[in-house]
Parts: sequence; structure tokens; C-alpha cells
Amino acid sequence: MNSRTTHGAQSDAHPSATAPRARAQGPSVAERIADQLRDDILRGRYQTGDRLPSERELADRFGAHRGAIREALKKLEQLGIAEIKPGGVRAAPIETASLDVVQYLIELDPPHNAELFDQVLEMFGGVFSLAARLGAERANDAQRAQAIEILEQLKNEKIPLAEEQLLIQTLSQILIEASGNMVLGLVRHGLQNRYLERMTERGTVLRPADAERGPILERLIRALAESDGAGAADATFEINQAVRRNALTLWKTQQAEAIHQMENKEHTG
Amino acid sequence: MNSRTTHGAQSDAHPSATAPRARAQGPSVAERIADQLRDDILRGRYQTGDRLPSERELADRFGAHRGAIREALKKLEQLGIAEIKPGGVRAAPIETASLDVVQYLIELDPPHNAELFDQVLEMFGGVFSLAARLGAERANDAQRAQAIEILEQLKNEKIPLAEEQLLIQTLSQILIEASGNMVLGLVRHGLQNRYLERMTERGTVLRPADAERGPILERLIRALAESDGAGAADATFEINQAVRRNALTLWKTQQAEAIHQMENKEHTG
DNA sequence: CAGACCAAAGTGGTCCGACCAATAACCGGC
DNA sequence: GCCGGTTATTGGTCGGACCACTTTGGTCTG
Repeated sequence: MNSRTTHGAQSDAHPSATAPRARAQGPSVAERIADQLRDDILRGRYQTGDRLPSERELADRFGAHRGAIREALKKLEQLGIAEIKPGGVRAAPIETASLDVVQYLIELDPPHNAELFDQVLEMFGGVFSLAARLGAERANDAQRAQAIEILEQLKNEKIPLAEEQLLIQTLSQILIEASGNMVLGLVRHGLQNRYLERMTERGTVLRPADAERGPILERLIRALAESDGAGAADATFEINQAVRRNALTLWKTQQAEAIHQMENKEHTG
Repeated sequence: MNSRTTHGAQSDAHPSATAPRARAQGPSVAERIADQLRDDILRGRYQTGDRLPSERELADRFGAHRGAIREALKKLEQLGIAEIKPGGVRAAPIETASLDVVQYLIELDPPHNAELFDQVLEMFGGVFSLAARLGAERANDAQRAQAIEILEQLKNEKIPLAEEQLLIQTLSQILIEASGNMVLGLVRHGLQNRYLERMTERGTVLRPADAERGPILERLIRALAESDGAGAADATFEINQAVRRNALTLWKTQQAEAIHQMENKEHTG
């Protein structure tokens, strides 16, 4: 036989990209299929309750073995966006999906990015706020000192974005560790990893306006020092709101620009 | 070997149910394997970084085909507790797992239940609190009225537990819907579904002591009526704390009893 | 014509056996 | 002892094949 092998796995279209492949050979076949099906569902190509094509048909369509399709579908099921059972696979409502879908929703090219970003940020603020409250109440001396030191560093307005990002990440980790609540840690991990990255990647400034920065941070520091949980929660929440205000205005202008460019391209091309 | 194929999926052990159809045949082979491996990892049988047996060995050990093993492993990978890549499968750190693991951690028979329950409850309180804040600020008249009506019903101290549970669930749903934050909804879903069920299942009273009940609820109602986000958040948080206090003492006595019984059995048997 | 009914088609679940590419482990040469 | 190459092992994929259960559609009854 010759194989057929084809393998064509890769040869298909994909005009863009062209980049050399960063990690050892890209995603596996199953992964690639899962990605595409996932996006299809997330984009609404399959409404809740709709049947997806059968495994056999998908195998045929993607030129892959049924086993690979099956693994891909398993992934979707685990994500909570597909319900797979004897008789057929159907799309599931997003509301009951796993928290993990948010990441993929954000990475989807077309639409709602800004709004969703903001929702993630808002939720993250809530988590951070809770972490601050519990952390302030339960931290030991070392943790408290560490947290405060980070906050002191954050008061510097001229700190590089990347570094600031890292400090915030570390801070939330310390607070959550101090809280002793693993569930909180899992939620944070589910929210933080990747999303915040993506945001800074796109140049979003995740920081409060300079003017508000100092005073609020000072409040947080004081609350932490005094083991004032409620105070820490309040301050954290306000910081988050400031950050969101700042980011949101920026997103809007970005979005407007993007639309502009699109229209221009359209007219020109 | 043996031939036969198979079957067995059903015919084997399972003394009960000789009847033709119990629930559509139980979990699939792959699921059963996934469950066991998951529990093994969660119980610490494989520490972070440890290699699990190879797919082939697992296939042999479980008497299943490698394909089934593979599906099981995929599941673990999605859960975030196993990292599977060419060269071998290794256990991953729980801290970076998906939020979904909490459910399985709780369902694990032996240990930390009470503590973990409390952590979930604490996190849920945070989510609920945020939902109350945002909901209070953004709800439309209908939602506000609905939420308040539910709260009025909850003031009744003699309400059956199951019904109360349902009301709370509905309330959180309304608030989150009012908040317009889908991410919040996903986190809630991840936390609420199943965990709270499990708790009530075990007879845990998820309600504040009767004495505190009325006043706090009244505060929440007022905050909601006045679109006072911060106030709603505070009140909700306090309710949660009261609930936790109440539940925690109960768990402790339950746990103590369980240990007692165990010791007795041990001595007797 | 509505409803119970049964058989064919379709679907997921599992298995067998096999090959490939990449990693991990091993070993001899320097 | 360190390095570089060889080999055993491992995951990834494939093709083909059953089984049991659903779904579906048409048939047979009341």
C-alpha cells in the first residue's frame, strides 16, 4: 500500500500562518479536529440540541480514523459543549459548559471579545477580592510581609507592564495560598491562566489610571497589615473596577479602529 | 483472551438488578477505567510527575483494549490531572487542574470531605456575593421583584430543606442572569451542580441558624430594592458565613460519630 | 386516521492488530 | 566521567470488524 498516508493532515488550506512551527510538531490530528469542532459549536454552527454528524461521517469528512474523531468528541464532551451518547452526539448549552470554554470563546476570532474580556476581568476581580479578604484574615507573618512588599512595588507607576502582570499574579497566588482555599485556587487558575496573557498580548493595559493607583494600593496595604478582611476585599474590588474602567475605554477605541480598518479595506479592495 | 467477546459489559458482577433493564447500561468501560485512574491519582497513588503505567500495560491490566484506555486517559488529561505526551503519561499537579476535579475530590470516600466542603461553600459564597452585588446594580424591575419575592419566602423558617435549596438555586440564577456575566454563571454552575446536591444528600443543613435568618435576609432585600450593590454583597457574604458556621459544626459532629462507629465496628468485628 | 408495533438502518462502544514518529533509556567509545 | 548514537518503548493514528442500543420509518391493528 502505499500509503496513502497521506497524510495530509497538514497539507490543507491555511493561507495565513505560515509560521515555522514552534513546538514539536503541532497539535495532533485529534486535537486539530477537536479544535475545529469546538469552534464550530462555539460559533453557533450547531445550536443546542442539534445533532453533530456521526463519528463515521466526521471521520470521512476529516479524512481521519474514527478513533481520532472519537477522541476529539470526548474532548468536546469534557468541555461540556457536546453530549455524546448512543444514538448520536448533540451540542450542549453553553451555560452548563466547563469554565474552560471561556478561554476558547475569547480566542475565537470574530466577535464579542471586548465584552467577554470584561466579564472575565470582573469575575477575576471577585475572586481576587475574596482572596484578599481571606488572605488578610488568615495569612501568616511571612505571607503578609510578602504581599505587602509586592504591593509596595506596584505603587511605582513606571513599572513595566509585563513585570506588573507577574507581580499581580504572584500576589494573587500568595493571597490564595494564605486563604487555604484550594477551590479558590482552581477558579483563579481557570480564569487567570491564558486570559490575562491574551489580554496583555493584545496590548491591553491592565492597570488602574495612574491617579487612582497610589491611594487604593495604600488602602489595601493597610487592610492587609491590620488583617482587615472586609477592608482588603473592598480595596481589591475597587482596584479591579479601576482596572476595568481603564481597559474598557481602551478596548472600545481599539474596536472602533478595527472596524474602521475593515471598512476601509472593504472599500479599497 | 477469551473469546468472547465480550461482553461483558453488563453481565459481570452487579448482583443487583437481574432485571432486564436497570438504567441504561451503566458507565462504559472507558468511563469505569477513567474513574478508577482518576481516583488513584486523586488519592495520591501517583504523585505529581510520576509516570502512570503505559497504555499497553493499562490495557492489559484492565483487560480492555488500548483504545478504551486511551479514551480514559484523555479524560484525565482534560481534567487536568494527567499530562499525556509521547514518551509517557504523568500525573499533573492538582493546583493546575480543572475546577471540575473538586466534584471528584468530594466524592472520594475517605478523607477531607468536611474541609473541602467548607472550601466549596466559601467559594460559593464569594460567587453568590458577587452575583448579588452585580445583580443588585443591574437587575431590571422584573428580576428585582422576583429576587425579592424569593427572599421573602426564605424568611419562613419552617420551609422544607429541599424547597429552600431550590429557592436559593433559583435566586442565584436570577442574580447572575441580571448581572449579565456569563463567566460568573459558568463558575456557579461548576460549583453548584452536584456539590450542593451532595451536601443536602448527606443531610447537611445549608441554612443559617434561625435567629440570624430574618435580619440578614431583610438587609439583603433592602439592598436589592435600593440597587445597593455593596450592601447586597455584604449581606450575602454574611449569610454565607452564617450558613458555613452552621454546617461546619454539624459536619464535625457527624465526622466524630462516623469515626466512633468505625472504631466500634473495628472492635466488634 | 390515530396509535401500538416491529424490523431495518444508524450510531456509539469496544476490540483486534498493525505501523509510524518521537521520546526515553541504554551503552559503548572517547 | 561525558558524549553521541543505537535501541526499546511509548503515544498517535489507521483500517476493519462486532455488538447493543437508538432512531426511524413503515406496517399492522383498533
